Amino acid sequence: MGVTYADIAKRCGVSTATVSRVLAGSGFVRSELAERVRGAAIDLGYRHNQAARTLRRNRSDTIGLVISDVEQPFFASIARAVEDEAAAQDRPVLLCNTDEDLERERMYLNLLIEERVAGVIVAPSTEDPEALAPLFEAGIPTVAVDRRISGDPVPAVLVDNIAGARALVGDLLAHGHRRIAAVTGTTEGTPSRERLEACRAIISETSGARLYEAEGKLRDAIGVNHTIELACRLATELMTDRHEPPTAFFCANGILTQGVLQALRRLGRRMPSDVALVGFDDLPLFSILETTITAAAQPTETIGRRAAQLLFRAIDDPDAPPEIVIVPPELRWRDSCGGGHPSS
Amino acid sequence: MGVTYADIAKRCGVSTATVSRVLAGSGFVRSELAERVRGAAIDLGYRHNQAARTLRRNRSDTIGLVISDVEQPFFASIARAVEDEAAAQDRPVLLCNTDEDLERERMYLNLLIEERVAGVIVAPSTEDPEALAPLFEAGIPTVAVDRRISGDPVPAVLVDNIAGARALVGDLLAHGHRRIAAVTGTTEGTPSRERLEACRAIISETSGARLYEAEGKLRDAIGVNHTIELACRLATELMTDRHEPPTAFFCANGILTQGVLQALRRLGRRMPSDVALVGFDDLPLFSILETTITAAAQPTETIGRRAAQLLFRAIDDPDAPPEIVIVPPELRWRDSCGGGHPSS
DNA sequence: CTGAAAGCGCTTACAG
DNA sequence: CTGAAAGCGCTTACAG
Repeated sequence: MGVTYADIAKRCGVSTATVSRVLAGSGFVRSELAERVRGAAIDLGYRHNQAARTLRRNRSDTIGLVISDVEQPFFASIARAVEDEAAAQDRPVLLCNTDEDLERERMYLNLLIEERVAGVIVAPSTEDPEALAPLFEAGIPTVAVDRRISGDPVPAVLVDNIAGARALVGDLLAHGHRRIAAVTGTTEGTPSRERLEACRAIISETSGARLYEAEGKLRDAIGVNHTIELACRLATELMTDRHEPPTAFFCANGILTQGVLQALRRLGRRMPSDVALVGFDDLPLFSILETTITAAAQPTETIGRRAAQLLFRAIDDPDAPPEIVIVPPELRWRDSCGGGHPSS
Repeated sequence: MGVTYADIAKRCGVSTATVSRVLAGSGFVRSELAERVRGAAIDLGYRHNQAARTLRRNRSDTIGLVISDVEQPFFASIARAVEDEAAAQDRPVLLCNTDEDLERERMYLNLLIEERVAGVIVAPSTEDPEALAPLFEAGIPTVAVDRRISGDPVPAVLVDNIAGARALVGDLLAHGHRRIAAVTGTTEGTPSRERLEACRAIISETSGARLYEAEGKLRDAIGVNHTIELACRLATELMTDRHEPPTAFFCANGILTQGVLQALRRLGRRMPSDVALVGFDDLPLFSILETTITAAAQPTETIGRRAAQLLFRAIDDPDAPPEIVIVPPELRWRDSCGGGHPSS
């Protein structure tokens, strides 16, 4: 406690510069001397003072992770993967939940700048690059996950929303469904927007097919449980308010899927005979339900790891052109879409 | 970018000491002067340099959150609650996943000490206080969550494991079950240990009742998916290897419950007619399954918030005696235990 | 209430 | 390869 480079330097009869070169690994030191310094550091129980280092270098080793809500399994899994990659480099991770609230996001970006973080991985609340301007101005390397930013000013890692939605909804159409309901989150963010647009596209290509859209707005639900309730309400309205209710649901993410399942259960509708259902994200219980759920699973571990790797690269080489990584979703054909699928 | 107290001081014709007193809020400054300083800080776009502050104070505002795995919904929810409380105090949160690996925990504790964190919330991998010794030696206020530490040297927040297990297993016994299987995680940690002990106790009080124990050891499963698989395997063995298989399952946590459900589904056993099931933790889908799951839900938001509050108190008053908070689980009686419950 | 000044523990040009 | 020394941007006794 309280051991500094000065103590080690004195003990070894060298300068603090030499101690720094050995312990911070920057410069060339005679290996015999280096060994002596390392030994003294251990003997004295030396611990780095990251604050001193950060002050001096004007940059810390820490990275910031800015996501909507770690309580969502999708983001929890990404957080885990990011943290694993960071730990391998001895980098601390600051966890920031925004609830997609721009004010809260702004607060956290400011905090991260004040911490002089080495870089930030962010699931931006908006595609407007203006929201991330403070980060850019502070020269902090940034990588987007799950969403992209207009003009692609920074690297991004996200799933192929178009391909996933087309495959899922295409399957519903192939099963003969012509009245399809899309339950999405706010379409201000990339995922729901792209997934919904893909729905519209493929449905407009199919004569006689209609799309019912139900968007869960941000204001209406904060937190996983409230979002489930919201989706349940939306699905109930879709099923009961109309003369010709949808015969199939497309759910833009796993939270929404749970809400729709809740609604179907309460209404006593069976899958796939009464209603078919497909959605983004897979959960362990989806394959344990009586009717298993067809899902486009997102490779969250890959997404998190790749994002971290892209960030570390950007930290090392700030001028590298931003790479946009689109990873394919993994389609898991199960029973809720109607079955009969070859790889079912 | 690059604005310091010196710039503000010059602009206002005061000393940097005064600027610090205004902007860091420590001392008394004439309010007219204070206004001028605050105005200048805004005009110049001043941003704090936390590293400088931490170096000088030898303590940062950051808190460390050390948990097993944020991918587990239980810990994700706690992380969210902790982060909410921390954000309200402008405190950054460092996320550390240990996988209950003592080596990894040690690495993270060292990292947190090097960061001079203001305090740590930890779900300790072992009840042995020795593992947290570095934290104590560094004088870092610590609060335990989900687990307690032998001798209760620090505040702790955890659910009433005994009451929850007794209520759940008591219900199985009341439904006439006499061969009950307990599927637990490693009993080196508090939760599975206490829950299993409670099972043993209540079953030993019941004549003719037998307990089958299946412990999922740490080594055998890292990560949520592997733990589910492990529990599935354990449950399958319990159901198939014995002449007299269990007629009911007690699952020590929600991850294990999913594995057991998986096994029952594959074996074609129905609940509650073939097998009954109860467990700790509740998941949204548990009330959507064909047979809904009776569960002892843990009030994770309360646990996380209380832990943060206890930590902030310990930071303000390091000599306060450690408070142990035991929160009751919320029992949700559903169909998997056999039904017929009044509050079902 | 305010200021002058020391100092927290590192890193890093600059010399040698 | 190694050292002397300045300096990163704050905070905080100490005076006044």
